[in-house]
Amino acid sequence: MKQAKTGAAAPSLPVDEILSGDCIEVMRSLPEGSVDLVFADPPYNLQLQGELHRPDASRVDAVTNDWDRFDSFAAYDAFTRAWLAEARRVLKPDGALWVIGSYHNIFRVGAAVQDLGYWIQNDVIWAKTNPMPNFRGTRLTNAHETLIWASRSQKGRPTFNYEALKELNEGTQMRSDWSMPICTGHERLKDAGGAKAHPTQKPEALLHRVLVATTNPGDVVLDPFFGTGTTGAVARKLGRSFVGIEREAEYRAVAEKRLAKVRPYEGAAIEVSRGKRAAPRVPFGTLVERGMLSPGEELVSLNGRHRAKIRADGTLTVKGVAGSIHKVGAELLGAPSCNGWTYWHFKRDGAKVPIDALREQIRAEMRPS
Amino acid sequence: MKQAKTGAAAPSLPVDEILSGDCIEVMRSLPEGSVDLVFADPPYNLQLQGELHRPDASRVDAVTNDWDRFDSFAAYDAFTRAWLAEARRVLKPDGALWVIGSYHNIFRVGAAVQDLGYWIQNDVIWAKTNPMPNFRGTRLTNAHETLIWASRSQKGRPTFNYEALKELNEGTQMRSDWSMPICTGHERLKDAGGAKAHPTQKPEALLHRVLVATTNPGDVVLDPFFGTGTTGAVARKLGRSFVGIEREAEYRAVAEKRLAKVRPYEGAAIEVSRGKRAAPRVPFGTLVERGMLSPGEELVSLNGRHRAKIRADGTLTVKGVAGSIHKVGAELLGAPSCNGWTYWHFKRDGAKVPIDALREQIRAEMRPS
DNA sequence: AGAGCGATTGAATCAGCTC
DNA sequence: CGAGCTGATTCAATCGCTC
Repeated sequence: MKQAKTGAAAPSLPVDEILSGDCIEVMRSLPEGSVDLVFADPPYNLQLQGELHRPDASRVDAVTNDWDRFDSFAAYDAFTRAWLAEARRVLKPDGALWVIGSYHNIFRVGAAVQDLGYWIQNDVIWAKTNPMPNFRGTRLTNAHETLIWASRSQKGRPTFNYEALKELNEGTQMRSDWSMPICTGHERLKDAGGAKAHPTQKPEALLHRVLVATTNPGDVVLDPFFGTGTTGAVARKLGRSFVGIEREAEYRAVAEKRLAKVRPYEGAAIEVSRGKRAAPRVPFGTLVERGMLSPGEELVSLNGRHRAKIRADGTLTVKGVAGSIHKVGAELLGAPSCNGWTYWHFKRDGAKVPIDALREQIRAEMRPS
Repeated sequence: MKQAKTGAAAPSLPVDEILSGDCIEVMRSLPEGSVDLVFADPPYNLQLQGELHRPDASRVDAVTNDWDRFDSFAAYDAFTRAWLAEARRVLKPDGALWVIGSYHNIFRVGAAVQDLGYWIQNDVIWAKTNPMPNFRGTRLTNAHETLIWASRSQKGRPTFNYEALKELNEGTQMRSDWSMPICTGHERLKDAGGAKAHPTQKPEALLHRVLVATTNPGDVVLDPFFGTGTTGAVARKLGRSFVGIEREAEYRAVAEKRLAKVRPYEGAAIEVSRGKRAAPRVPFGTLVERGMLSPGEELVSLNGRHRAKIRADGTLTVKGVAGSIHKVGAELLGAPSCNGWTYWHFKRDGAKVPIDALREQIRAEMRPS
C-alpha cells in the first residue's frame, strides 16, 4: 500500500495555485501519477556555485580548467536529473513532458531525459522572427531555442491533437520548426520601475501551441519553473488547470497578479478539431442491418478494377476470398492493409459513393443534438 | 619529444585521400594538431521498430544498415566519446568541429562535445524545405536536423567568415536556422541498379555554407564518416583539402568516382567578401549554395556589354571591383543604384535568363512556411 | 513543344483495441 | 502478453509519360 510505504496519507494535488519553494522538494510532496503534462523552462547557467541564474542575470565567470568545467557540468547534470526524475514520478503513465532550452543546456537535458526513461516524440525548434543580433559579429545570430517533447515512457500514449495542429498550419501537417516572435510589447511584464519583470519570459503563443497540441480541456499542467506564470495564464485561457512552482517571491507576486486578470475562453472556443480517430466505431454490418446496403449488392473500388459482393453478416466475398471490408480490400490490392471505408464504393444515380458516407450518416444520428 | 612518446616517427597527414577503416583507429594514426576543421555526420542510432508504410500502402525505405545499430545508449555514448576525443586530438588549437544529428542522437553527442572540452559556438538548425511527412499522423513532421559548431576549446579562436556569411544572407547577419532542401534529383548518387548509393547523403549546399563560414582556402577538412564524399566534393570545389575516412568499401568506391569529376572553382571565385552590403529578401548567395549558379560562372547584362564572375559567397567580381549583384551593376553603369536581380543574366541553352527567375523558383519553394 | 498527370521517394524512434 | 483485427494516415519535389 502506498500510504504505508510513504508513511503518510496520500497527498492531494493542489490545483490552480502557485506553490512556493524549490521545485524538487515541492514535487516530492505531490502525488505520483497525477498530472497530464509538465512544461519546464529550467535555468541554464552552468556555474553552479551557490545559486542557479538565468543567462542574462549571470556573470560569466571564466572557467579556467577542465576540472572546473567538469565540476560545473556535473552539478548541472545532478540538478537536471533530480527535477526530471521527480517530474516523471508525478506524471500520469500517458503523460508527457516539454522542456525548452538553448545550446548551453539542452544537450545535457536531452541526454538526461533519455537516460531517465522518457521517450522523445519530437524536438521542436522555436525560430524567433526577431532575435537579438550577435553584436560582436563573432558567431551566427542565435535565432532559435529548442524544445523537447517526450512521453513518460516508450509505452506511454501521450495526447496529440494532430488535426488541431494541422488546422493551425493551414491544412498541412505541423512541422517541427515553429516560427514565432519573442515576447515584447504589452505582453512583456514590467516591474514597478518599468524594467523587465523576468529575464526570459516566453511568448504566450508558444505555450498556446504546446497546450493545444498535447493537452485536452480539464487536463492538469505542472510548471516547476513557473516564473511569471505564462504557462498558468495560457492554461487558464484554454480551460486547463495548472500547478506552478516558483522559488522567487517576486516572480510569484507578478504571476499572481497576472493570473487574477486572466479569463478563460468560452467553452466552445477551446474545442479543437478531432479527426476520425475520436469518432465512435461503427461496424460495417450495421449498414447492412439497417438496410442502407443489401446482401448480394456489389461494391466497387474507385478505379473500378475490383468488385465484391456483400454478405448478410457484413463481410465481403469475391473469387473465393471472404472477410471484412478491410481484409478483402488488402487482399485484392496485395497490400499489407487497406481502409475498406474509403476503398469501397456503392453506386447511386450512376455515381460512385464511398461507403464511408453511410457511416458518417449513422454517426450523425448518434451525436447528441 | 613526441616521437619518443609514441614510439614511432611523427606521422604525416595524407591529404585529399579517402582512408579505409574504422575512423577511431585511423584517426589515431594521424598527427595531432594537424587539421583545421572536422565535419562529422555520425550514425544517428535511430532504433527503428517495424516496417512503415505510406497511406498509399507503399513501403518506406528506412535506414536499417548495420552501421546504425547500437545495443544501448551506453554503447552509443562510448563510441561517440571515442571518436570525438580522437578528432579533438587531431584538430589544431584554433580548429573547429561540426557534427550533425537528429533528436535520436544529438543530445548525447552535444553533451559529449561539452564534456570533452570543446566549446560550443552555435547550434544550427537545418530546416528542410521538403521533409518526409509523418505518415501516421502521430507526431509533428520531423522537418529539421541539428548541427553543433564547436571550437576545440574555450580558448580556441575558430575561423568565422562573418562578412562572407552576411553576404550570403543578403546583407544581414546569418541566423542559426538554415532553410534548405534535402538531397534529391541529380545530386543524389545512385548505384548501378538505380537505388540510392547511400541512405543519408547530405546536400552540397549545406556543406558549402559550413565551409565558407568556418574555413579558408587551403584549409584541411577531416570527415571521419565520409560516406559518398559530399564533404570532399565541396571542399575541393572551394579550394580546401580534405581527409576522408570511410569503413564501407562500397561508399568509398562511389566517393572516389564522384571526386574524380569534381573541378575546383577558379582562384578568384573562392575569395570571400570583406565588405558590406544590405538589401531585400531571397539572398543571391542562396542561388550559389544551391548550385543553381556556380562560383566562377559568368553573369552578363542584357545588352551583353558587361560581364561579372560569381564568387562563393554570392558576391560578383569584375576588374578588381567586388560586391553584391546590385553594387557591381551600379558600378559598371556609373549609376547610383541598380537592381541586380533584373540586370544580371545567366545563359541557358544560348538564351539570356535573368537571375530573378531563379529567385522566383526559390520563393515558390519557400511559400508555404 | 509544353502542360498536365501519375508514380516515386526521402535519417521515421509512426496504432489501438479485443480476446 | 501476444495474436489478430479494425481502420487511420502524407508533403514536396522529381521523373517520365501522355495529350
